[in-house]
Amino acid sequence: MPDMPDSHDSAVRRAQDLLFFAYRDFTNAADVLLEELGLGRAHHRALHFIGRRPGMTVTELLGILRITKQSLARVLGDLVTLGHVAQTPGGADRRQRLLRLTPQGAELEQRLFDRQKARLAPAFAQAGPDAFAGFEATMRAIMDPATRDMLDATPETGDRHVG
Amino acid sequence: MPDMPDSHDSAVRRAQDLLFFAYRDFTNAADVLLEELGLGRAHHRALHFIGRRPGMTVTELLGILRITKQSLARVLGDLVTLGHVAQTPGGADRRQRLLRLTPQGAELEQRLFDRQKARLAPAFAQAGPDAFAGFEATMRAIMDPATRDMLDATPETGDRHVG
DNA sequence: GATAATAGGTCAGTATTATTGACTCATCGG
DNA sequence: CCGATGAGTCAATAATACTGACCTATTATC
Repeated sequence: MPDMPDSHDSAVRRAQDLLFFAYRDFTNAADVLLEELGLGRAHHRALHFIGRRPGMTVTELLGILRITKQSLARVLGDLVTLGHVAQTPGGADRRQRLLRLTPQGAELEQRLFDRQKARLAPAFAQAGPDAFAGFEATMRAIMDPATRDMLDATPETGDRHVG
Repeated sequence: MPDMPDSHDSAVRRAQDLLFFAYRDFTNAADVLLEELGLGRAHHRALHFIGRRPGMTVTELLGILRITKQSLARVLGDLVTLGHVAQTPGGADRRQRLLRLTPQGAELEQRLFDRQKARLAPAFAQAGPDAFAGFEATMRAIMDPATRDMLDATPETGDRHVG
């Protein structure tokens, strides 16, 4: 009886609300700073993932953001023009343009990160480590298996790209 | 030393990833159906919250979605024209247009809900009840306090708006 | 009862983020 | 050599959002 509400429906509906509001308020945390700089959330997402996986290719970034080449072109062009992102030819495959943050881009990303950290860190401290573990397990279970695999295959260098 | 990376930074960065990917794949679940119907995610969000809080006012919906009147006008106009949403004058305040789903709108919302349920319910079952509790506690802690209060003040009638 | 404030709607113009489709160029791999 | 891939680009369009101004109906206040 797939169309009949069962005892799990209310948990799923509650989760829909949680996902919407937490994501809304989370993304909002960096908006003020972005607006001051004349950048949008798309720029922030690109900065975040390039900082998280320095040396990634354009194709990888397209796959993460799930947008088209044309959409990324504008955002990436802005960031390169502003001196936040540098592109270097790939060593093994010289067609590739490996993406990384410039020192200036890393500093900007850090400032944006601090805004979201100011929201997330107290939340995790308040909820406690067990809650965070449950949060992580649940969020991972929500993802596509392919997304999960990609995350697991990613080395965690993002918190050291400044040094 | 607010600009110095500490031991919590990696957890915050991991959480940024979790929020982005889980939200991306979660919202994606309903996209195929929405495209068939010629509707967008904005329409889905409106349907969801109207179904969740039948009788809500336009101002309340604007506050939840955090968009402007003009942005909502298009979406709400579409839904009313298509017969998915009905507006009735408020009893106490006749300036208000109380929003509710028509039977047809409830049926559409249910179909969209089923897509997301197909993704969320197995995820919660796999993660387990303790993980879900941690997920809920953490997501609530991420929100603005005002958002949390609003959620707590909302009667949970959304899973019964069909009957 | 006049008046201010609110709920909602609407018009005109613009910005951001995204799309599709076609095309070029350089490079890689068999 | 030649097909496939990585990346960039041009042109046109769509979805979602914005600002600012203005209007009506109704409620609340002085």
